[in-house]
This record gives sequence, C-alpha cells and structure tokens, in this order.
Amino acid sequence: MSPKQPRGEETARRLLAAALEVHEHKGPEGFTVQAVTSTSGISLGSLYHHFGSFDGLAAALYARCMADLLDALIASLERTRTARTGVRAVVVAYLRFAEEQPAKARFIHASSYAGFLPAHTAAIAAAKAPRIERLQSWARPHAETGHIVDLPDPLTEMLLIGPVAETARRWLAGDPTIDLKQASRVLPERIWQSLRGPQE
Amino acid sequence: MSPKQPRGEETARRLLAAALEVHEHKGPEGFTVQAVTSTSGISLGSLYHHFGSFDGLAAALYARCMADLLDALIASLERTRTARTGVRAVVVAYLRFAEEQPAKARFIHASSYAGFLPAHTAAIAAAKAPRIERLQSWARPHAETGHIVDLPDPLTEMLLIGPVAETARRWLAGDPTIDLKQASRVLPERIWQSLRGPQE
DNA sequence: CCAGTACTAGAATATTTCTCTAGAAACTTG
DNA sequence: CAAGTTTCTAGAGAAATATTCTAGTACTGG
Repeated sequence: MSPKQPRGEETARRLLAAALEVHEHKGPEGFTVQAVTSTSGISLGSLYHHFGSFDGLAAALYARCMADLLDALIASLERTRTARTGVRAVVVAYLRFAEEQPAKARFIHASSYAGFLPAHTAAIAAAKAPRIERLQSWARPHAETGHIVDLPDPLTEMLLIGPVAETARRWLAGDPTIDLKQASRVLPERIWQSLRGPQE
Repeated sequence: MSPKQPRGEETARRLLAAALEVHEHKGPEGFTVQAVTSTSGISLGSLYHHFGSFDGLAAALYARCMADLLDALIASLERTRTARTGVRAVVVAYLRFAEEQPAKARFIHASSYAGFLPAHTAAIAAAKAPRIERLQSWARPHAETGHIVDLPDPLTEMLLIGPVAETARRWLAGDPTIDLKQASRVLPERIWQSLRGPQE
C-alpha cells in the first residue's frame, strides 16, 4: 500500500496528479479508473498495487488536497497575532486557495457526499487531525480572553468557514455572479463582526 | 414531457418519490435508473416517456426539492417585519428544513457538482427565479434603509446562507459533532451581527 | 363508438464500469 | 552475484450502466 521504492513513489505521485487532472477536466462522472490510467500512462495493475482500489486512490487524493488547503490556512494564520487579523487571514487564504488551485478545491467540494469517504474515514481523519489541532489551538486563547465569542465547538468554525466555503463553492461551480476579489475585500470584516467577542 | 392525463401525473410523482428514496438509502452511487424503476414498480418506458432521460428526472427532482426549500424560507420570512427577525427566521427555517426533510436537503447538497445540472440549467433556473425574487424583494428595502448592510449582490446571501448551509451539510453527511438545536439557538444572532447595517 | 393521442411495458443492445490474476522486470539486500 | 521483494504490464472477466425500440394498453375528444 505504501511505496517502498523510490520508483513506486514516483508512479503513485503521477497517478494522483492524473486523477486530479481527470476530475478537473471530465467532472465527477468522468472520474474513472480507465481515464486515470490513460492520462497517466500507467497500467491498471500498478494503480491497484499502490492504492488497493479505485476508492483508495480517491481517498488518498482527497486527503492530500485537504491537507494542502489546511496548510494554506495555517500558513496565513500563524503569521498573525490578534484575533481580528487572524480571522481575516483565514478568510482571504481560503478564497485565494480556491482561485489558485481550483482543481484541488473543486475535488474537495465535489467529494463531500462521494461514496469513498465512509470507507476511508480513518485514514482521512489521520491526515486532517494534526492540522485541525493547530487551527484550534490558535483560536482557543482568543476565545478564552473573550476576543472571539466562545461558542459550542463546531459553531465558531461554521461562522468562519461557512460564508467562504459557500462563496468558493458557487464560484467553482461556474456561477458568473461571484467575484472572488470582491469577496476577499468585503467578507473578512463582516465575518469578523459575527465572531468578535464581548472583550474588545 | 409534461403529463396530459391524470394517470401520467401520478406515475411521474411516484417516480420522483422513488428517486428521492433511492438517493437517500443508497447514496449518489446507487442512484441509478434500475434502482428507481425497481423501487417505484414503474417501467423503464414510462420513466423515459415522462422525463426523456435519467438526467431529466434528476433535474426535475432537484428543481422540486429546491422549490420546497425556498418555499419554506419564504413562508417563515414573510411572517416577519423587521430586518433582524427576518434574518433569524430564515436561519431557523433552513435548519428545520434540513432536520425535517433530510432526504430533500441531502439531494440538493449532493447534486452541486452533479453532471445533470449544466444540461438543465434553464429549467431549474425557471423554478428558482420567482422564489429568489420574493426573497430579494424582502431584503431590498431593508438594505436601502440601512438596517442591513448594502453589499454587492451575492455577498449578503453568502453571509446569511453560508454558515447555515455548511452546518446542515455536515450534519447531513453524518458529522456527530453537529447539534442542530444548538445551532438554531446560537447562529441566528451571530449571523445577524454580520449583516446588520449602520442604521440601527 | 372510433380515431388518435397519451401512456405503459419489458426485452435487447452496446458501452462502460471495477476488479482480479499471472507472470515478467527492476530493484534491494546480504 | 544471488535470493527475495517490490513494482509493473497486459489482458480477461463479470457485472452494471443508460438508452432505444417495438408493441401493446388506456384514455379523450368528436
């Protein structure tokens, strides 16, 4: 399952890259084993050798894309000190990720209800957990000092990510009324207004 | 395409109901023509007679679910007068719709990137347009008087719907950390904070 | 009651899907 | 260099897919 020779690592990488390209160009319906093997030039057997199943490859790709997104958020966030600048940084970073890496963002969003997630929940959670932890440990002190509202656990995240994810989702789906630049100008301050705590 | 005999209308209804049930119980992957004909007890020929293609049926179901959701929002919204109560009403109504009609909500969310949408954009937009118009015409006066912030067009909607849609999405996907009751208690006021305008 | 239209039925078709197997080639280690 | 493991190729196979087609049944308007 995990490559033990450099050569294998390389072909696994190629398969993931090809899979992302296929999903981007042909959509979720055209996302098939054969399409991935054709555009990667790598045989069916190799794919099954490395990932066990097609769902296994999809799950691995999902974990990688999600990790890239979270890393982008973390990188922006950990340059900040105050609650307000942190919130604004995350919002802008998410929108920028969608704009600069639309294929990855589209794959993440399109896979929310995909069939491969339930089977590989554990592996995906393992990739997400440490990154989520870093984000939460940034937020915790600000919630305790009252600079950010102290809400039940996932709700703060919903308020922060919700508007941005919805904006990105529609833009990625081709909605022509969405302007990402405009969104990164307007949304940060408004989202901050929904998160600011009693302690100014 | 549109039924001209009462008998036809009835089987079209049964097909849509069966389609929703199949999608709910077997997920997007198990959402197939054969599954729909089996569980509805209605023949392949009838399905194609009424909807032209399987994508046609999916698009019709999507339009109907979306209409139901928007109608629920409108019904709650138009009982209100002030900007604040209106915003809160929409938030609560969306969460209640997800809880009471999870199958419809799940179908809507799961279809965001589905292949059938692009082909039937026009028909779906026709079902949505008048309802969206009613929602916007509620918001317009409040934006003009400054009780709600006057932002570029889709952004107000993103701030209002974003956190709620994300919360519903995760709950529908089986996230056990989401508590809808808690969300309808906390989110309305916070979302209002992000939307309130300069004119108090 | 007759003609024409709406509707229903179900088999047949042509593609396309994922998965598996068996063995050859390449690399690593002792 | 030799043994053992990893990686890769190629192709076969079984199951499932959306759609088309032909034929038959119910309804409706005149």
